[in-house]
Amino acid sequence: MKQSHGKDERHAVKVELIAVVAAVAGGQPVVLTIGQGSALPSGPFELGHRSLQAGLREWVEQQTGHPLGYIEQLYTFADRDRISDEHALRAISISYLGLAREDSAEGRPRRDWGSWYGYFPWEDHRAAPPPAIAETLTPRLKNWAENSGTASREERWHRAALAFGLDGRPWNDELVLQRYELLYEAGLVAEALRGPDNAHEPSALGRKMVADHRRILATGIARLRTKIKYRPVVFELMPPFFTLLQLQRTVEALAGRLVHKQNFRRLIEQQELVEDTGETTTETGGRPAKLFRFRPAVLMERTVAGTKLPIAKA
Amino acid sequence: MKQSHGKDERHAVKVELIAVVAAVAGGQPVVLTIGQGSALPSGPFELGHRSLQAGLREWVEQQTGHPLGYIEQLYTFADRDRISDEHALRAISISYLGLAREDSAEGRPRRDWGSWYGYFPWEDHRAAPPPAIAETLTPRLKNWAENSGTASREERWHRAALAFGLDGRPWNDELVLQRYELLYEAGLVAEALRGPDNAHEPSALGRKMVADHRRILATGIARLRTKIKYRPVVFELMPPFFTLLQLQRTVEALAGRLVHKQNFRRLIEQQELVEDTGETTTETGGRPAKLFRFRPAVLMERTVAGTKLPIAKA
DNA sequence: TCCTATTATGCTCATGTCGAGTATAATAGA
DNA sequence: TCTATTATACTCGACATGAGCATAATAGGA
Repeated sequence: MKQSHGKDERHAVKVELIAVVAAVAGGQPVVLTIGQGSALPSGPFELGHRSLQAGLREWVEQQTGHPLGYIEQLYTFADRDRISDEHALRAISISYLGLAREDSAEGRPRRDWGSWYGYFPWEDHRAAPPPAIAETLTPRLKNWAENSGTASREERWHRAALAFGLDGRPWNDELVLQRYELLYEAGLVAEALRGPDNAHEPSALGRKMVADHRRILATGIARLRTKIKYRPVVFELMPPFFTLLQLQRTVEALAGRLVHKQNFRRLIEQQELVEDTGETTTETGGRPAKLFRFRPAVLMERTVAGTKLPIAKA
Repeated sequence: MKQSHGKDERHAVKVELIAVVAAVAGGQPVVLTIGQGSALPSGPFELGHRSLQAGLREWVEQQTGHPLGYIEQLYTFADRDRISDEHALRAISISYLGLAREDSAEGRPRRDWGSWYGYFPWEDHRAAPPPAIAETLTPRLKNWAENSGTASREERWHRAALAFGLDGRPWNDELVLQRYELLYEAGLVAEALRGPDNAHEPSALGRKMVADHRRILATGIARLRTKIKYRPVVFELMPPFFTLLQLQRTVEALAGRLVHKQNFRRLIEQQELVEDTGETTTETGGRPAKLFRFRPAVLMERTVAGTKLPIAKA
């Protein structure tokens, strides 16, 4: 408490609220956008807002018409490299992750929703490792590593190999942010370049977004991929009734990788996350599938989550 | 993008950086404080700061003399109930969690460090469930539940029982924030009352702190208790060489509960988190203990962390 | 010197969880 | 009736986990 904590304008900062709202529609993971997919919904935090969350909900609804359900705070960024001149206010972005159901994604013009993997083509490993990795990313990353001092050469390649699962290393779906930041650092994504604005060029390096929105999206995807593994959040994306395969497809869309069917069901059932509704549907193809419903009781139970330490007796 | 995104002062907000810096000294978990333990180190984010983290480091070092090592972002709060008048700037607090080693905690006047469990007496279950729970908290929470509409009575007691492990329910060390907020909601902690400032009253309800600092501390403790279970962060708190029991005591201090000794060692060893230094120490009492060192390689390896989904084959 | 308290470490055992895969059941449509 | 397709039930081995028993080294007395 040494220096002036006063309310003078030297400390005034502009605070922006920004939302990553995810859904799964038609088996594809999508994110709510504005400006033809070039930006995430966002707006300034204002005196009229009762809370950060309330302000965010207002902006998203105003800009996209979608009311928000589940949301959680994601991260707070100071604008990356935009060093402001003396008189400008500095900008802070407080980001949130929201989850929406497919039906709410359908009611509206499809243009509002952009596919995750349009922005991050290297992240979808469901069918197979995306060709973009072997054909485009690997050579460019190798090039980036080699065009550096002997000291950092090894280290750069090691980081790249770890992040992208090269040299036989395993693919880790959670490293979405690290991968994007690595590509940024290597000058491979459009946002890292100060060149012409070719926002719509479909490329192996993904669609670009305004300012640091794509980085924020990467943060949101990473968080969601991590979280579905230990909290029952997938259900925020599901309709009230669903088959186990539909649930599995949703998880796979988010994780960007396939899941072992029988073991997936075993996992869901042993954790008692769902309950049988008694009904079935034949709309899925072969043998009719049971329809399940999320067991809301787990929301309470799971608050009391699990530990990992070898706890001593009583 | 409907309304004015302009840089007018209507949107100017005061941003404060605030740190929860944890260490373990003499077997007790402590937090770096200022003002005789009444507040966490903090200060405004200023134009001169190169980044949020850099600003935080400056403030903490200036206010306490401690340079910071490991830090990670914790959460961003808008000030709870302090609804500002029209001309005042609204305040946002961006909080960080920092970890420090014991020696850095010792070099300085001890007054800078406050014991966690002075602020949260109900959180230390190492010796036994703290008497404060049965003697003070349970009756007051029961009272709080019963003095409410019949509709919310059950629900209030259920929440309390779940959070504090009452009615034979298990204790969950990670619910630090929920417990604090429940006590706040029930009007049981000093910060929730607008009465006289009895900051130093030692009580079953814990030492109070300025503004919402105690809530932020609770957030930090909760995060740390969660994180030690899946990332090797404890080592940020350890000296370069240590015995396995010292490591265990540190974990226990943070978790607020005892750990099964043999299984703890098995866990550490099978995960290859440490390596034998070849040396031993007799300073621990009985049979001499091997001295271990953190295996820095895991920092890289563990970036590639674990999944939980039943991944399909290749 | 031998006994005791104290801490360090090694091992076992029953139970669970997880990755992988085999086998069987119900449908629709050709 | 055959085939393609999806749903569901089980089995097996490898490995992780909770709980404890047993043994090894020290220091400090009796």
